[in-house]
Formats: sequence, structure tokens, C-alpha cells
Amino acid sequence: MTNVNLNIVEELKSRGLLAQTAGEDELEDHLLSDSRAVYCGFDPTADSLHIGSLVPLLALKRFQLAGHKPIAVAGGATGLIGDPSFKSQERKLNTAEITQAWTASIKEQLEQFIDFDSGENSALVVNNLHWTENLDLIPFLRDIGKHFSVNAMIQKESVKQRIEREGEGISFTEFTYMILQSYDFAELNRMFECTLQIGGSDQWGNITSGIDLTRRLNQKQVFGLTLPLVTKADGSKFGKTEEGTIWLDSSRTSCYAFYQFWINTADADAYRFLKYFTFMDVAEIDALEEKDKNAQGRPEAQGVLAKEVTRLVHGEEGLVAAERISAALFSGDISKLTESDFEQLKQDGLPASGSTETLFPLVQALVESELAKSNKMAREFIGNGAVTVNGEKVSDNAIELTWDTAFFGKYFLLKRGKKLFHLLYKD
RNA sequence: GGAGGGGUUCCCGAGUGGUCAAAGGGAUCAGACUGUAAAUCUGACGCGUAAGCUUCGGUGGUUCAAAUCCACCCCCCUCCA
Repeated sequence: MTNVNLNIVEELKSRGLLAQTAGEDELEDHLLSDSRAVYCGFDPTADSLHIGSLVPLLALKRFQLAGHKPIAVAGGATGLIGDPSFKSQERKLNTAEITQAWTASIKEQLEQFIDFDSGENSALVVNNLHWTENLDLIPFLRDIGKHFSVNAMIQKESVKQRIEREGEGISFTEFTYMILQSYDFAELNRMFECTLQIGGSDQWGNITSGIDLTRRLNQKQVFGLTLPLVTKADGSKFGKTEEGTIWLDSSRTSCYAFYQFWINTADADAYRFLKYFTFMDVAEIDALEEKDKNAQGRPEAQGVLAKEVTRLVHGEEGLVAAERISAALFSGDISKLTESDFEQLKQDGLPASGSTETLFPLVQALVESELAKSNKMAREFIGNGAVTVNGEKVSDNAIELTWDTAFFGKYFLLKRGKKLFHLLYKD
């Protein structure tokens, strides 16, 4: 399905994945003339990456497919400092132990996206702590710091709001972040002949600053390229739902929830997201768009998107499980599910919990299953007609559940709103 | 160290003694309409079935009554040194 376009710049451009480049035309020639090492950094701000990191992560893979060598940098050092770029507030520092643990798990995640066994352009995952932890302060300030102009640093758009905005400030710690990231680039250039750094468009300032440092330190010309920030047509923030962030780690966001996230993509975003988040051919995506436009009713795009991205992140197995749950819950009659279907749903990762009680109020069940945040909310949902038990709408909020009314004497499928399910089983 | 400004419910932001669980906006959730879209309309949005209870950086105090007044403390910002 994927025709590999060896002209990666052109490829990115055609997918709408090219925000800015430093080096312009030369960059395209540079990438076409040889296999190059390309890097992108990922800071540990949690123990897992989330879908916000997916675009740059997949971009590394795209470079690899085009014959280049991807280097993913886990920010064991930079994560200790905190990137101020476009952040409105100073961030709390995490302890070294936490950062170290997070760096380790993020490193693991990075490893599953790029290929380590493709000969010349096999991927590399490194931790920037390795070349920063033993730096000495005075030599660093003299040899590296001397190349930075504070005047230039405070001009960067990424820190402007922190400098200019009333009510917020920036500590020297975060202000220094740019220097560290720049040093990464220079080091990677020195060690692996890395000549290109990519990142989200919020990284532009840090990237160009790294280009400058590399030139001054190594007398080498290197390049930069940024990917667009993912936006949604309705203006809301990409990657968040009621449940919060969509993580790549399935223990944080189940394959099913992950799949559902993509299924719920707005029409206006679906085709763009297909270009951003999958390796499908652009022509193929355009054809799908054309087809959907001419068809009646529900477009296919979201289904394809969910399928492709879930497979990329959670593999075939995760995809199958997610599809199985989705099919059971959203198409067809819940009352037709068999006992083994329920067992399967449980195993596939449908939110579920067991209970040993013989009788309990529905309100309580909703709260315990986290379908409602409080009893009050639970009552309100029931009153609104938003709650369904085993496919039947419930409007009496005094109702109590007993197992003899459950499916197969041991399953209650609770539903709140249109899309939120919870399986309650007898323990 | 000095001078000034500020910390309000998820976010922004009103509120300067009772009528304040606290305006307005955003975000979010539910219902209707739909396609598990979008847009729109309606409703909810501290906890509690309710009486009521717990909130406005922290701790004490004044008062019948405090987010609002006083004292001390913590944190942030701006300018000066």
C-alpha cells in the first residue's frame, strides 16, 4: 500500500507535514544526495508518550523509510530542566529518580516505532544525559555558553510570552533549556554525523539555535525541519477527551479507548489526520475522501484512520481487540451477545469491574464504575435518560441491581451517554 | 534589601462585610437532532435525596456575619538596589 517516496521533503510536503525548514532548497538536495542521520528529541514529562508525540515519531519512521537513519533522543537531561517553549507557566521540577524512570519507559516506547534492524540506516535511541551529566560548569559556560547571545535568546517567540507577559516569569533553569537542546544537536552531529533535527513547530527556536551552535562549534552546516502542530477544525485541543490525555501506553489508554478516540474524529479532520498519522499513500487518501463525499451517510475515513493508527501503536492484536469491542457495543443488538462474547469483551479491555454484592443501587454502580463522578451526577444522568443497563434505558434513580436480572446471571453492561460503557460482572 | 501589584471554584476572569456556592466567558458532560460527525437548541457543571455541609494561597484574629477587614506567613510578577 505504501509507495516509498525517496524524496522525503516532497513526501512530507504532500502530507501537509512540513511547517518550516531551515536550509531551504539545500535541505532537499542534502537529503537526496545521501543517507543522513536525523534526530528528534522526546522529553519525559510522564511515564508514557501521548499522541502529541506521534507526528514527530512517525516522521522519524518516514525518514527511515526514505533511507535515512533516525535517532530518537530520550531527554534524560533536558527532562530535568523543562522546555519553556510556548508554555505559559514555569513547570514544577521532577526528582531525578522520577525523570530517570520516565526516561527509561519512554525509551522503550520509542524503540517500538523505528526499525533497529535495517542495516546502514538502523535506528538509534540515545539518552542525552549521557553527554551532559559529566559536563563541568565552568568549561561549559566558557566553551558553549559563549556562543549564545542572551539578546537573541530573549527574542525567541517561544519564550516571549514568558518574558513579556505580566504575571509570569521564567527561571534561569528553563531559560537554559535552549542551550542544552542546542548542545544535543552539536553532540549528535559530532558523534553520528547527524545533520538534521526535526520537531514540532514549537521547537523551531530550539532547533535553529542548535543549528547555530553546531556551526560555531563544529564548523558544520546542519539543517532543521518542523512539523505542524496538530489542530482540530473546531478549535479545541487535539488529543484530549473527557478521560484526559490519549496515551500510547495501553495500560494508560486501552487499545479500545485509543481506537475509539480516532473513530470519533470529526469529518473535517479525518483526511488530514490520515495524512499525518498513517503511512497510507496520499493518492489513496484523496480517493477515499472523494468516495466518502459522494456516498450517503457515514464516511469511511474514521474507520480507516482508527484501524491504521491503532495497528501502528498497538499492533494487530490490539487492533483486533479494539474492533471486537467496538463492533459489539456500537453495531448490533447488545442482547444478542453470548456469554463467551462477554468474557471476550472483558479480556479485550472493555472497562470492567467485579462485584460480590448481591444487590446494590444503580446510582452506586455508576459511581463505582466511574461512569459518574458523584451520586448527584449519577442521578442527573439517570434523570436525563442517559443511562442504559443491558440495553434498556433506565429512568428511575432508585433502581437496584440484582444478579438474577443480569445477562447470564452475571453481566451488567452499563452505558452512560452515547459512547461510554462499563461491564459489571459477578465476582 | 526597598517600592508597588497579585494569588477566587478545571482554565480565564468578576466580586472589596450580609442579597455569594460566588457574575461572565471558555472547556467539559447530558438530552434533542444525527452518522459513535459538525453545527444548533435545551439543561447540568463543589458535596449531599434533603435539611444542610465544605470552598475563594496558609494560619490566626475582629465581627451577629468575611472571598471581602486586621496580623503574620508562603508563593508569583514588575521596578529599584
